[in-house]
Amino acid sequence: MGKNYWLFKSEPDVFSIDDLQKCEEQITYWDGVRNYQARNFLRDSIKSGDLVLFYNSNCDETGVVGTCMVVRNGYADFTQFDPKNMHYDESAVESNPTWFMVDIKFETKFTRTVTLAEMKANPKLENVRVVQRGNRLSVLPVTEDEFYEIVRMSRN
DNA sequence: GCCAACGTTGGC
DNA sequence: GCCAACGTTGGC
Repeated sequence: MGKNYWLFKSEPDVFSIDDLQKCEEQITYWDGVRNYQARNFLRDSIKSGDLVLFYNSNCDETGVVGTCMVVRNGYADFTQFDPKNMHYDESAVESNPTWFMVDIKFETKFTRTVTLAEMKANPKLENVRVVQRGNRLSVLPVTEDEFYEIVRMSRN
């Protein structure tokens, strides 16, 4: 099966692409996703080798700031079992986890942000869910063409 | 800070 | 199974 392409949202005040770059081996786990549709992507579809656009939400300049690579397939998000964690889920069962995560590795940081406004203005990106009104999914698929269109925009 | 849009919960 | 109420997301 071929490589797939994704967009992950993060609030840069919480976790930024610079934070990822500073991680040991530039790898981290993508924890805290508590949405079933996103969970299904993390559990079933996102595979090691897939490429990810790193998107900044809820900040001054929303948009894609770089890329990373999935380096571990979906596995149980351990924060669901930790009562001290803000993402704790008291209904989660260890033998049958509700929530999943993958590991990602830093690849590139764009020299500039490809802003949401630019993406909305580009007809080639009209089907990307992040540009669509009211979209709240934090892990979402993009096509190979959409992925490379955004990378290309970052170089202009 | 505002508020529209969304997903989830829970009463019925 | 419906749907109103609620809490959260996230652009602006």
